[in-house]
Amino acid sequence: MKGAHPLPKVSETRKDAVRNDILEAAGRVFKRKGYEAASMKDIVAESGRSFGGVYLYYANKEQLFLELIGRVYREMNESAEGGEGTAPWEAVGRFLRDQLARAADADNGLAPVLYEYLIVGRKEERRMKLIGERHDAVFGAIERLLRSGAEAGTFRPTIPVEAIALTVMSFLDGMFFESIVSGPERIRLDDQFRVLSDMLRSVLMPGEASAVTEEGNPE
Amino acid sequence: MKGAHPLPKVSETRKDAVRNDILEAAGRVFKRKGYEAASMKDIVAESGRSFGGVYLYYANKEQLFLELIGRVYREMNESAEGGEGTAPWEAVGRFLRDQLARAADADNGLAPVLYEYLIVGRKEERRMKLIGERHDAVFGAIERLLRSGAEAGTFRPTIPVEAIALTVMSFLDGMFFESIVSGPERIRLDDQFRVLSDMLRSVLMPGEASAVTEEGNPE
Amino acid sequence: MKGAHPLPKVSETRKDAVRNDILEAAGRVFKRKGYEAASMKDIVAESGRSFGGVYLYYANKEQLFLELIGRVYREMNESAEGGEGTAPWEAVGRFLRDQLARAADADNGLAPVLYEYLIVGRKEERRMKLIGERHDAVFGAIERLLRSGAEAGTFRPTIPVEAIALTVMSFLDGMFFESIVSGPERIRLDDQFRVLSDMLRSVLMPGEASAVTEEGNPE
Amino acid sequence: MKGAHPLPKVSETRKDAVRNDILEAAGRVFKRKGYEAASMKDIVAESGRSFGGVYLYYANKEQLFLELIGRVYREMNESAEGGEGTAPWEAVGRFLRDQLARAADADNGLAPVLYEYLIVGRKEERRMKLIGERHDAVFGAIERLLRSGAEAGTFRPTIPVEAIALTVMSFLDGMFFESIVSGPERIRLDDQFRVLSDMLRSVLMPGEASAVTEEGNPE
DNA sequence: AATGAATGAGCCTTCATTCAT
DNA sequence: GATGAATGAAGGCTCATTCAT
Repeated sequence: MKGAHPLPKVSETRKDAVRNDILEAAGRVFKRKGYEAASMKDIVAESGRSFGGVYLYYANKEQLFLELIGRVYREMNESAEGGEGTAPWEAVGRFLRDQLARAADADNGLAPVLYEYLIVGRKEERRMKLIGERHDAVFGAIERLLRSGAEAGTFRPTIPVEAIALTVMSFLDGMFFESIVSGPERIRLDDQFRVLSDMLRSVLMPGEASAVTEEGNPE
Repeated sequence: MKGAHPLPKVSETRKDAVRNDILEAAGRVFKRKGYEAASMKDIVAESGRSFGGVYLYYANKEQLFLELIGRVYREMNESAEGGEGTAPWEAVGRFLRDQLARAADADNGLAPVLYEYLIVGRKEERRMKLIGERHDAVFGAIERLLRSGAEAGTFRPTIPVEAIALTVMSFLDGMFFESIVSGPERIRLDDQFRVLSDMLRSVLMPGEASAVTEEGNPE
Repeated sequence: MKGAHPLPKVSETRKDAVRNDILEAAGRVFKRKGYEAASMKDIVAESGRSFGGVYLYYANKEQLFLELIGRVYREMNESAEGGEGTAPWEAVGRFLRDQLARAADADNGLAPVLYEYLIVGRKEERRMKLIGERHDAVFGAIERLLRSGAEAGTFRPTIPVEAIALTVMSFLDGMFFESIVSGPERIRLDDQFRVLSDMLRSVLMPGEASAVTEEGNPE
Repeated sequence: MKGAHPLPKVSETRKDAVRNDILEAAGRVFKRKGYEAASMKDIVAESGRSFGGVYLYYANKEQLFLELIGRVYREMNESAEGGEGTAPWEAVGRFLRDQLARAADADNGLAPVLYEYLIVGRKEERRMKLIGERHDAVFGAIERLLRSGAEAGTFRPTIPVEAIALTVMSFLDGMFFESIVSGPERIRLDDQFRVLSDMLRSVLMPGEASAVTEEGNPE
């Protein structure tokens, strides 16, 4: 008996590892096929396990997806938090650049799957909760970014910060969407990014030299 | 056309009427249930016809949807063409207001269905064509709007018009998407519209009085 | 167009025939394997049709069974109604003999399946309705039989007719049950039938010559 | 028995205790959910042990149930033996009253589970053995009761005692069955009990005063 | 032209039992 | 003795599309 330990820490770790294994396999399948088209059979095969083995850890396809998507939110939040010590406009620039990079790589991420999940499930009461959470998470991240700049006096928006945040959010969603369906090249993500930067500057810091492009924009 | 046969005009007309009947029935079902969730059985029932009857006119669910969505593009183009004699900025305002109205009413239109179709089918080679067409149609409409203003000298963009057009397109897609999944109220469509107007002014007509809001914005 | 007929009678008939075909196939499977053990796959195979073909007519296994069992009730009722013009005691005798015959042949009927369905589903709210219906149907049939004899003055029960009816019902259920699990020979159905007859006579027609066995009993 | 090993008595006892623990847990689950619906997972959880732990003591769900049901038979036999010194008719009354009480409380006992097990498994060769045992146990108990009364001269049945015993057994099974599926109130167990008593008296002690109801019936 | 019954591959999920640790 | 993660066959059901009538 290894009985000394009341909770076998080792097993816990292993369990987590397996959970993670399955999750990653599911992630690969979702990315490859999309949410609707991914079948549990695919996920089971990709994970190299059995049906029972997968269902032992996740109740169904949706739970698998939900857990997977939770990570994306967390990362997005972290991306927005990052710039604690940074100058506000630079923090915004960094955040946008980060989103740009994600959008450019949308095909390899879960974003398309999330968009699919949300759009397809728009009539299902049950998915509403996730939808709300996503909205709050993304919106909150952007708003915090703008508000801290406003409080620092760097941003002097003539329009309420909330409205600007919502607008940025819409734009980002649109950029992702376009990138997903039309491909990043066709929609010239870089150009769009520059336009957005300029526009944002004009409402956040009205009157400042337009040369900002040289200062705060990427590349 | 097999036009050699002297098909009676009446029959042609009747055929078109039937096609239209079915199409409208399909439209109602798609709006009500979404693309994936709509079954041919639903459409057959809504049309008051039989399976055979529907398949006689449309090869499958997808064709039905494609024909339906063709109309939306045509309307969207018309919306952009409209302002022939109008002042450029007002034409832009009108176009945006039009999109705003559509977004606010997204639930009752085919837009959600289109977004769903595009997102879900992003992996299917076959849907690429439609995707490209949609992109060109929407982008073209916006670009024409902006370019005519630039050619008239009213707009003096410091950024290439194409980039601005793409950005506007992204924003509109995002606004639609958000409206669909989160609901028009939650995302304060009106506020977003105002922010977009301001932003757009600042890149299209840099240096002009910010009071434009009073002139060119809706409400 | 055969358009003259608003309702194609022929098709209706054919549909009924198919429904019946499937029902009979299901009946054979249920009898052979029991309710739980019968799979839709079995029924589909036995019916010589496809899954879709069967589901076109019946929503699921339960509906199939319920429709099947409806017939049994109807027959049971008819069995009880039969003796309109007959003398009360003879009507009772006929009814009992009928039940005896059914019990003896239980293995080849649906009764075991019904018992299984009721017992297994005793916790399921949904099956309660059927259970109630069955109870009322069987009880009603027996009670009517006894009551008409009482009203005719032939039966002079010292115990309320309802109580006797319930007792008879219990006995019949028990006889069926025993016949199903132990086999008709082992439980000597004939002997039991005679005992029941005697007992019933003594409470329905107290004081009459015990020789009734010769008059009213079967064989 | 591998009895050669000097297994410490304590361990043997502990083993029995564990077996009993598991058995009782299984009993609770069976009563709560029924035989088919009870899963090994439920039993494992209820017992507070592991799958392996349970399978170590019982080979499968069926063994668990079989051991459990063995007790019921033993108790039933004891119920019938009880009345050694009692007057025959009173012993019968006691037995019947006992069964009535059990039937009234059927929901809380294993009887429904047994009925389910027998009915569902009627096609399985393997369950036949148990079925036979049960039959013999119950039948034997009743027959002994009646025969001892007959040998004492108290009962003067005009019908063979075996037939009466089988009939009583059928009735009891039916009463249980009805109680299980329809509920004890709906079938007025008390009334049925009285009817059965009267009937039984008339065949066991023909010619005696019908006032027996006052003497030998419960309540 | 029109009907609508029929097809059948494919989907998700459950659960008794085993066996490496 | 104990554990509990893992197995995988089997079950019920759906739905786009076809084709005999």
